Amino acid sequence: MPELPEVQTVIATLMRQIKGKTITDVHVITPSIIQQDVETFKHALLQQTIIDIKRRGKYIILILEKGFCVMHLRMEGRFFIETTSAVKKHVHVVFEFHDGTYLHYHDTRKFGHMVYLVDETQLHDYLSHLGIEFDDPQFSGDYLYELAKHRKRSLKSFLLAQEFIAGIGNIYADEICFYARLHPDVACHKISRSQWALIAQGVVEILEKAIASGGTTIYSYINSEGISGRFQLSLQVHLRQGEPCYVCQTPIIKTVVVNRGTYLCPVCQRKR
DNA sequence: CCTACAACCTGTTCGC
DNA sequence: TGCGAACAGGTTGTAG
Repeated sequence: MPELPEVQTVIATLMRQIKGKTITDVHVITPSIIQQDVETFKHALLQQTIIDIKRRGKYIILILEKGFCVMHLRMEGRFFIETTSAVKKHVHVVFEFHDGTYLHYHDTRKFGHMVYLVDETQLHDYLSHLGIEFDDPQFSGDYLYELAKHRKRSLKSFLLAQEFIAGIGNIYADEICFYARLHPDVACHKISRSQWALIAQGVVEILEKAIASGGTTIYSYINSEGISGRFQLSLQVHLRQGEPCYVCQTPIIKTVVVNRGTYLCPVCQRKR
């Protein structure tokens, strides 16, 4: 479901809903969601207060008095605030708080994960596979150029790989390729330094705008307050198959790149 | 180092 | 209407 802007939106909502609350019970309905011994997980969270909530890539990090609860929504994970522990279909984990409210984790496909990590060291190791954040001071066209200049993989596969830039998924990868007027299939080593500058600019502009818009809502995804994002109104190519390109009026086409549905303008993003 | 592809799951949409 | 295939905003592991 969510890419970086959607995760950021979920976190903003969770901050209002559960920050400062103390976990008084944890119900695990589906053990496979928990990446460690379920009793260890439950015991570690009990009586802990949620101090803060942060993001790294597409991961949500609940900062507790002692340790961290790290969660990943994958394709369809969502949170709902409820006033009961009674679960509906597809709810796999329930957090009970001291004030009688409950946070339900809902995930149709059960792809999401949660884990408790004891300290900074464990947290760092757990997230060590992730690349740079788009708002890191080091993030730049030159930084990406150096990472990519010898790679033969496609631009889209580079953008989707969390080890280079953390947080980009299928929607924003398409939008970034269009922003830079590059075909998603173009090999990284054929992209010039100035083109990487444009890509970097696109990453920042698009993710910033998407966050400000509350993310992109398609396939009826809603955040835990039931509020929809608005960035789908700003999409240039994704999901616009057959509709005219906003730049040259050529119909947007849908194809497959790195096994993912991919939208592009065949004129603005010519293969060269 | 890269690509292709299966796997993890369930629900919805598409094509015949 | 019915049924199977394809597909869905993600990640990981395997094989070649």
